[in-house]
Amino acid sequence: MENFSIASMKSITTLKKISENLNISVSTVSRALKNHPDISEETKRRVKELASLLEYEPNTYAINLRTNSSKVIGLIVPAISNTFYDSFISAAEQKARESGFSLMILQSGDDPLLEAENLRLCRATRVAGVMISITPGSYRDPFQKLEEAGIPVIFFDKVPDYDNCNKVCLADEEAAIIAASTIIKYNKKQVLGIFGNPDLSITQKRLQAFTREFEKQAPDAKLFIKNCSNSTEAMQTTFDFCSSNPVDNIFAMSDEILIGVMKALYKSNTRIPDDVSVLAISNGFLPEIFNPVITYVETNGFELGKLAMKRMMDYLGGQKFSRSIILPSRLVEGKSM
Amino acid sequence: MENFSIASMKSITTLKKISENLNISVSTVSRALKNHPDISEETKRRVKELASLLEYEPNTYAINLRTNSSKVIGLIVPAISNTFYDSFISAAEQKARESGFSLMILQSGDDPLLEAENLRLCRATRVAGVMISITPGSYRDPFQKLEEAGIPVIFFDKVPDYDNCNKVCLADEEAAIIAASTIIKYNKKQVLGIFGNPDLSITQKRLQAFTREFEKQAPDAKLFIKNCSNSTEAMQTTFDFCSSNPVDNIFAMSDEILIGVMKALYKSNTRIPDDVSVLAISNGFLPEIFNPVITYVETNGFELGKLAMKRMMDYLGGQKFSRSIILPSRLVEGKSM
DNA sequence: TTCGTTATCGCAACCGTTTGCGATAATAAT
DNA sequence: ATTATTATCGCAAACGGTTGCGATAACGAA
Repeated sequence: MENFSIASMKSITTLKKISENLNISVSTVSRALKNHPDISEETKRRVKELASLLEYEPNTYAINLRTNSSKVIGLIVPAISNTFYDSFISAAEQKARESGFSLMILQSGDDPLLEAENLRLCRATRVAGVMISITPGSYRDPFQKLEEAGIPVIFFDKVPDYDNCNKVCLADEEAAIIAASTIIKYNKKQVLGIFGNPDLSITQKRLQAFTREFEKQAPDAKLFIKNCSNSTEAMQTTFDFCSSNPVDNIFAMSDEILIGVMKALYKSNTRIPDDVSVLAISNGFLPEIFNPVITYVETNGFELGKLAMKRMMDYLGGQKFSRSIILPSRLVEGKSM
Repeated sequence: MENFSIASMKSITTLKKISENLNISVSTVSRALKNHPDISEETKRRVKELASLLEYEPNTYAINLRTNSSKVIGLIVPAISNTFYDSFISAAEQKARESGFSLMILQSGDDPLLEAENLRLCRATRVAGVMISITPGSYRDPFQKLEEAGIPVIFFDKVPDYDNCNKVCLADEEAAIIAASTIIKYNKKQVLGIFGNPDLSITQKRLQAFTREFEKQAPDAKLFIKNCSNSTEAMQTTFDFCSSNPVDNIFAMSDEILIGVMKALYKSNTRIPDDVSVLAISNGFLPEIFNPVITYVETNGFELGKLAMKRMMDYLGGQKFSRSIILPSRLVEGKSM
C-alpha cells in the first residue's frame, strides 16, 4: 500500500551497510567513526572513507531511543504571530542551533486546556526541555508531571507567580518605572494608562510599579487606568475616554494596546505630541512604523530569546539552578513625547 | 555524572512494565492497547486499565525507529520574525496539529548555505516532509537528495522556477494585475513601482505582470521601476526618487518595501493620498497600522499556511502529485488611493 | 475417539546504534 | 619456551514497540 516510493528511494546508509561492505562488524564501524582507541588507524581510515562516500548520517531515532533523550526543545507561546514572540522565537532558534538543538514550536492560543495538551505532547515526545510563556489561568499539574519526568522547564515573559522554578523575564517593574519617570519628566499631568489582561502577573507588576512611581514622584498628577485585553478594546477605550476627558499623555503597556491607541488617535485626528503625547512599552518594531515615531521603553524579545535559550543550554549542560533572571530595559526616544 | 535527576525521576511506564505487572507478554499488551482481535476482552480491559492508571505513553523514538518516519514536518523560512511568515507558520502549526504532526522550524536567513544545512538537518532527522520558502541563489542539490530519501518537499511563497515539483503560491501575477488595474483605475500616470530582490521568481512574476498590465491598459502612463532588497533601501530609493521626479503613485511589492516607502513619505512630509497615492501587496497587518490605512492587494499568509499544510497532509496520506496551486488575491480598500 | 476449528497468547526477530566484555593474535617480557 | 601484555576486533544485549508465526488449549464436529 505504501510501496509507491520505495522504488525511487535510494537505500539509506547504516552502520550495518558499511560493515558488510568492509567485512567487519557493526560495532567496529561504530567505534571507528567515533575514534575509539581500540580501532586501528587503518580501519578508521577505511570506515570513514566509505562513510563519507555513502553519505552516512546516524539515525537520530535510534540514538534517541538509546539515550532516551533528543536534541529538541519544546517552545510554547500564546501565538506565533506576534512581534514580540516571533523575535523571541527567532533568537531562540539561532541559539538552539548553535548547540545542535532544534525547536518544536507550539501555540497555546491563550487557552489553558490547549496549553496542557501541548505540555502533554512535549512529554510524550520526550523533548530535552520546555520553554513556555504561560496562559492566564494556566494549570499547574502538567508542569509537575514534566518535573517528574525529569524535563526542565524555563518560563519566560509571562511566568507563574510561584517560586522554585526557572524564570527569564523582562524587567517588568523597571520598564514601568522608566515609563512613569519619563512621563513625569515631560511634566504630563493627565495620564491615561492602558494596561493588558489584569489576570497576568506581567500586567499586575507593570501596573503596580507604574502607579507607585506616580504616587512617589508626582502625587499631583491625575492617573486614569484602564485594562484592555486586545487592540480593538484599547481603541474603543482610548477614543471614548479622550473625547470626554482632558488627557496630555497616553501610556500603552504593550504593542497590541499601542495599535489600538494609535488607531483611536488617527480616527480623532489627534496630533502627536502636540495634542497628546504617547509612550509605550514595546518590542521595538511597531513604534518605528508610526508617524511620528513613538517613544518607548524597550523590552527586547530577541535578547530575551537569546538569554532564555542560553539558560536552557546551561541547564542541560549540567548547571542546575532555579531562580529568576531579569533582562533590563532602556528608553528609546522617538518623537511622540 | 548525569545521575543528578535520576532520584527525582519517576520511572516511565513501558509495555514491559505493564506486562510484568499483569504477568502477560509484551506483545499481548501491545495488541491489547491496539484492540487487536486476537486478544480477549477481559485482557484488553485489564491492560487498558493499568495503562491509564500508569499514564502509559508510547515511546515516540521507538515507533519512529521501527517505522523509520516521524510525525514532524520541517519548515524552513528566511526569517520567522516577519508578519507574513509568522502568520503562515501559525496556520501551518494549527493544521499540522490537527493531523497529529508537529513542526520543526528553521531559519535560512536568506543564506543559501544555511538553507542547505537546514535541509541536511531535515534529512538527518528524517522528517516526514519539508515545506520551504527558498532563498535567492538556492542550491538545487539538497532537494534532490531529499527526493532520493523519499521525503516530500512542498515549496511555498518563494519557489524555484523549475517544474515537476510541488508549489503552493500566492497568485503573484494576479495580485500584480489587480494592483496595476487599481492604479490605472484611479487614473495615476506617474507611477513608481518598487519591487524586491530581482533574483526571486516572485519578484519577476509580479514585475512582469505589473508592467505588462500597464502596457496593455495604460500605455501612456509613465512607469519607473526600482528593485530594493530591504526596507532601508526602499526608503532611500523612494526619498531620492520622489524629491527629483513627479510621482502620483507609489506601488510597494511587499510589506518590507511598504515600510521603507512610508518612512520616506513621513520624512518628506508627503500627504497621502493628496500628494501621492500608495498601493501595496501585503499580508494585511501592516497596511492597517498606517495612517491613512493603506489600500492593498491581500496575499494571505494565514490562508497560504493552511493550504500548504493541507496539501502536505494529503500528500503524506497517499495522494501523490506534483503541481502548482495558487491562492487567489483580493483588493482591500484603504484610504491611500 | 479423533480431527479440524477457533480463541488466545507468547516467542523471537527487527528497526539502528551503543557498549561491556570476552576473544584472538601478535608482541614483549621472563 | 612460556607467560604477560597489548592491539584489535566481534558477540550480544539493550533501548521500546511491532508483528509474523507458531503454540496451546478448549471446543465442536465427524
